[in-house]
Amino acid sequence: MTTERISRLGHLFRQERLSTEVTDLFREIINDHYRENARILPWRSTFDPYAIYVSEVMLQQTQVERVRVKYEEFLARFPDITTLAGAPLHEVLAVWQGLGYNRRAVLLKKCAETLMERFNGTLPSAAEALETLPGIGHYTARAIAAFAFGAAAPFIETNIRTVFIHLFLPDRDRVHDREILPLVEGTIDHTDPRRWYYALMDYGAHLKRTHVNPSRRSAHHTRQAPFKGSNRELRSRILRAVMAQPGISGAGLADQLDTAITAVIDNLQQMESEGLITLQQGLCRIP
DNA sequence: AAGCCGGGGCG
DNA sequence: CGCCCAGGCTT
Repeated sequence: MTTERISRLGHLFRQERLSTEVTDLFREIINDHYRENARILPWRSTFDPYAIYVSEVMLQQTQVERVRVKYEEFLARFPDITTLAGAPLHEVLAVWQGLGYNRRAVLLKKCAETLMERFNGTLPSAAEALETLPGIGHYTARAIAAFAFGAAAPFIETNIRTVFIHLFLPDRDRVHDREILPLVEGTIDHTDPRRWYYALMDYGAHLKRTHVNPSRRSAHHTRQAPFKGSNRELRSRILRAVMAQPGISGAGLADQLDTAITAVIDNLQQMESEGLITLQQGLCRIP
């Protein structure tokens, strides 16, 4: 029974830390769950580093179910690095609309350009090299290395964090990632790192559905300010308005979109402080 | 370490 | 309405 194995794992870990027995039992629990509940996802059935890279960027702070559709649409329009690097930014942003965190789209294209200029139009396989690229941080670099190139370097994201906090640190609060990372590293199933990380993440996603989100007990857990009335809502609307303009394809404005939007917001708020307009619920209304 | 970078779906 | 999401970047 799984619940019995889980309580035994917690008990053993308190006594022996990552003993061979603990590690084996842990892998058994994760792999057994995956055997029955593996999620079938489009980016899991390819080894194309570019496609996997695109999926990883889309999945940053964005739920799997919302990425499914965009992933297909994006790859159909920008099937490879060369196409993406050569595409106008406004077209990339147009396809991105609805995913959020639009900066990801800007960095995605910038990264493609960098790959053309400095990496012969291909993604490097080493995490250390991937991490130097725009929009690719510690997690994404190692995820790409694992999923596209079979590397086993340890990494943490919200699902993995959830698994280790729930199974190994059930009665702890404010758990720091530096405490989790050695546990990730010490329990990696080296027979197939790609499959192992899929299994780990699927188990974490499962825990989030069946328990009060265990990652709330992470030291890094923060809740986001409300979207309504925020600068993010303003930015979103301004971007959509700018995108709707016929002449927006000009490279000059497109490349400085973020700067332009920030300047607009700053001006709006300045105007509000001068009493020229009122900003209400994130909307600009002329009195 | 803390804040900011969207948007949608779900309880 | 509050919550969260395969994080990254800046300060």
